[in-house]
Amino acid sequence: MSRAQREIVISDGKALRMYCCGPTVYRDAHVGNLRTFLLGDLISRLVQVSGFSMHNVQNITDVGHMVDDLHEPREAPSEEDKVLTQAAMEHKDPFTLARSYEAKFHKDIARLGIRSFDIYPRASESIELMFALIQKLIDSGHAYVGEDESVYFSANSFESYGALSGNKLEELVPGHRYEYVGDGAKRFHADWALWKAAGERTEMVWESPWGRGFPGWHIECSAMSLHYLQSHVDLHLGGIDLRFPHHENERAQSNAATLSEVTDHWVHGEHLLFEGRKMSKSAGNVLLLEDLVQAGYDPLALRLVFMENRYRSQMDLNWEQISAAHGTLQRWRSKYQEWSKAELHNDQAIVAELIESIFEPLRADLDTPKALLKLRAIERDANISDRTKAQVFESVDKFFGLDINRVEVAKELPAAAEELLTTREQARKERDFARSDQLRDQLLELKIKVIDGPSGQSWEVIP
RNA sequence: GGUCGGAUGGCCGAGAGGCGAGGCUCAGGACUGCAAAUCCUGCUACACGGGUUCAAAUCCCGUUCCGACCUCCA
Repeated sequence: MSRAQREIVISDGKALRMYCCGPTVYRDAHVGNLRTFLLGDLISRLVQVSGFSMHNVQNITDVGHMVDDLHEPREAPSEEDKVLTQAAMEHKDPFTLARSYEAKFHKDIARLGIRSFDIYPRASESIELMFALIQKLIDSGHAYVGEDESVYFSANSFESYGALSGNKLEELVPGHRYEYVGDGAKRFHADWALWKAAGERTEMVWESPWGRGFPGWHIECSAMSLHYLQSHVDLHLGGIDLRFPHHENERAQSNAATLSEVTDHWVHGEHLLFEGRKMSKSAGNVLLLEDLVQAGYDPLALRLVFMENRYRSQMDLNWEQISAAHGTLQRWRSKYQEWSKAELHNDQAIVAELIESIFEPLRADLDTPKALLKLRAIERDANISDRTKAQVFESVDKFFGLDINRVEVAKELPAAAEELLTTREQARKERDFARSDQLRDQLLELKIKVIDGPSGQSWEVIP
């Protein structure tokens, strides 16, 4: 364990094993969640473009994740399950609700150009795996059954607890942010539940060797990652907020069960702010990918904005950046089409060199801003032939995933606009420029931008 | 209170002892009937106070301010 940047190694020499903490499917994933999910895609693409195999897993948390910000003002941690709470609010069966948000999650990541992982195991379908893991931890003395029939992990039993997050057990006592409500069945304040007794709860509960109940959040990821990645994780990904307690606890569980350091690398994506503030329901600034699409932007513009910022820096998103990225994307696609028509030069060595100059900062530290900077420099460089530019852009897009070779298809034109365009074309022929300018303004109100070129007018729908 | 990050031009943001990142906005120019797009040019900054050095945005000491995490979260 160290906090330094280290070279990533494929431990079995075959495929890089990566585990990403996935969504809790009780609501739509906002763009901040998506930024972290994108990080998994960028790593996967980089590994694959570099010629290595990838084995990646992302879990779906559909049970056991406790409520956080559904209540205002913030109170002590609630003993309610996020999925159950939301299901009650929407008057739906919890599993139906979870599956519908899971489907939305898949739709969103697809629109962001995130390629599917190998497997998306669901927590609710991994209960047996958790039983086995919990039993193992009880047998080895790392976990105990409390008086309330819940099973707890004993934080003190794991020697290096805190190594990941930098927390020390004795300093965790204060619970500075809220009055810690003592949980009678725990033997130590920092212990956490692996299995929770059902109590009054009737939905999403399972019969276990310790009684009826449901799994704790942290054990889910340990169970699924150990099972699907054969007890070793080369790279474990998640949002920075998961570093503690989620990943700290996960590490303790997994390591204690396997007597090994299960995860080689922990990579944490930094948080995204929107218009200067953390996205939250109470602040009313939660941005969904759907909002962006509704506003007329290409979802891949968001992908570009994210890549223009470092994954481990906090970033502040705003509409201006989205709009700028949307414009850049359009320009690149249009230039790519032009460049592709240019004469072919035999300069494969230059192409390879330019491509390498882009991948170099990516391999060093997934430095997407620097890589994009080089790409922009190539775009502008008059000494590089157009066809070479096309080849470079096409090649590096396997990593960037911006659909550079997409031919923009004209959007549906409102009927009213069609007529205005015809009239305007006529007015221009007659050199009635006052009339044509007036029509251009009218079209702009309909979100149609008219462009006059050497071969006549053309138009596009603007966001 | 503990731990960890920051502070750079109108705005966003890299960089990490000498060689002016880049983007956005804005202004000027080319092109255009005019716009738009595109291209060219311009705006030249490193929180504050000390210190080290031939040379500091960068290193050291101190100060101020901001943010994150501290058993909710991507």
